[in-house]
Amino acid sequence: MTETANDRSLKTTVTTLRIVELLRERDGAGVTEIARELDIAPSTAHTHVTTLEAQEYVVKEGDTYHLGLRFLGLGNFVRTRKRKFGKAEHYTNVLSEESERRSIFTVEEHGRGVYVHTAPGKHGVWTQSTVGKRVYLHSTASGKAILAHMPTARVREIIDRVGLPKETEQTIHDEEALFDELAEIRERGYALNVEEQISGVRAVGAPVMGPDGDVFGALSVAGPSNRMKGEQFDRLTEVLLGIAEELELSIALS
Amino acid sequence: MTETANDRSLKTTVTTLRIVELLRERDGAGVTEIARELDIAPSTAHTHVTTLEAQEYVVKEGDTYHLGLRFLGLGNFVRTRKRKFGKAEHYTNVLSEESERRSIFTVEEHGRGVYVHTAPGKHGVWTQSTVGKRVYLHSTASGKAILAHMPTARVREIIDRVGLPKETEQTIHDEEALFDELAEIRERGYALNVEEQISGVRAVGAPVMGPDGDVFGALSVAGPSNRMKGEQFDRLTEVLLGIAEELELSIALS
DNA sequence: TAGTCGTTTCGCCTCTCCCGAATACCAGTT
DNA sequence: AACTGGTATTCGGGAGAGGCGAAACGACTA
Repeated sequence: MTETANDRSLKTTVTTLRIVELLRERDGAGVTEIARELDIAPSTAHTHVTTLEAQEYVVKEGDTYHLGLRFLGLGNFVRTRKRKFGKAEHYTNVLSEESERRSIFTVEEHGRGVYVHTAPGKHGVWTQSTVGKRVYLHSTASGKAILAHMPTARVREIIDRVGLPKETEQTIHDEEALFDELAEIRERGYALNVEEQISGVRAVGAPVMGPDGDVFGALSVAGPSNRMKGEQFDRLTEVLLGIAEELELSIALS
Repeated sequence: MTETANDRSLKTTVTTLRIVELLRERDGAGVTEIARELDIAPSTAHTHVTTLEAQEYVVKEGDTYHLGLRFLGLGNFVRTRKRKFGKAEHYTNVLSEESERRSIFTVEEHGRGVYVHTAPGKHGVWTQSTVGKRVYLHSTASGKAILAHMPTARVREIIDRVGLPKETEQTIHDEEALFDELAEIRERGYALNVEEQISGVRAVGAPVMGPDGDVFGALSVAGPSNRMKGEQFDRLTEVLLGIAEELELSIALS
């Protein structure tokens, strides 16, 4: 599951990247801390981190090293790389206003869902942005919407790669159950997430298809369970589907 | 001037990072192209790029490799890492509205200026975001505002490291001239950029000081030269200085 | 002043990364 | 179908680079 058995990956590069990841998680770290955490010699950690600093990917503040703003440029680049992403940003905002719920545009990469654009709901005081967050496809509304419109072979590949880990009691854990649900989603046109990722939170997701017929991503709205049911919910779904369609159209015309 | 001869930088890591940089510049590339450009063997380029792919930092589309969305998370992290950056974002937007000019919040890192937040002017159709862009400090309004409030020793360090390259005919190229201007900037409280970075573009920049007395960054507005002069310009400066002060206050109170 | 904990330097040994050659692949072209 | 030029990819071996450990250095405490 965690594989790196026989491949020819560059160990040096891998440790460098692990350090980058660690610096994000810890919001900066010292040499010893890095060494302890990654099980390498302090001197080794030191070499890596100074290399990163010389390349200006890391800044040193006192004795702790932090990720530098060079990543800002890279992040901004990948976000604006595809013109379609720009369209998606606009409609994510529209969706947030019309639904008054937290809205997200997600795409698939390496078998995971990645939040590309997010917009807070009216009530939302989401202090910290979740752009770039990676989630599982099988436990989120947008993720399931995406899976539902992928070739079955691809879905199986993804399951093999990342598995179907349980995040809450409601998370779909069984492959057959998942495929059944995906069929259902295809029929009705949207996907649900009933506390499958986070207890107390429900979401609705709609696929966004590209002009080639491949699924491009998904739009979703989320909120506390008690504000996501009944006729209120039906209205939400309608708004969501409408905007997803507008986005598809807008993409097709560009 | 260019490089660190005798240091113990990890060559493997450095080439990996050069590849990342190349993939951004070219917006994706194939193995041969990378090898040619960085003067390494194709097989080597291949190993690097597959390592990056295995770590999910790069995606393969056909036979070309692209930067992946993992950088989105890193970029978002560094942008939101400091609470102060959040404040700056708000006031950058306010500045853009009140000045009706393109507004930018810049901080210094590794002797360069980095755009952390940008907001388009009223007329601006800046299609592509310049967040994360790296500029010289000596040829920009915000940059000079920052330099003016740094310890002199630090300024000299920076000049030694990055030099004073000419970007237009107006760029300050001489160290003494620069120090004279910095003194002037300190006196009047704001910095000017009269077509020193881009011909036809002028800008005004104001420092944003932190509570500790260190300079935290700078706010600036920019526009075509003919819309940046006379009494119109005086009003701009006033607005700019006012908002910079508000930002300083807001930071001090948090 | 001694003691502790962290970072940084440096020489050495080994392991890994880089190269080159061979192979696989693909799309035109004859 | 065979040939061709252009790619990507695999793989073995040699040289050089990266990782380790020891020791020096520096900051802070008792």
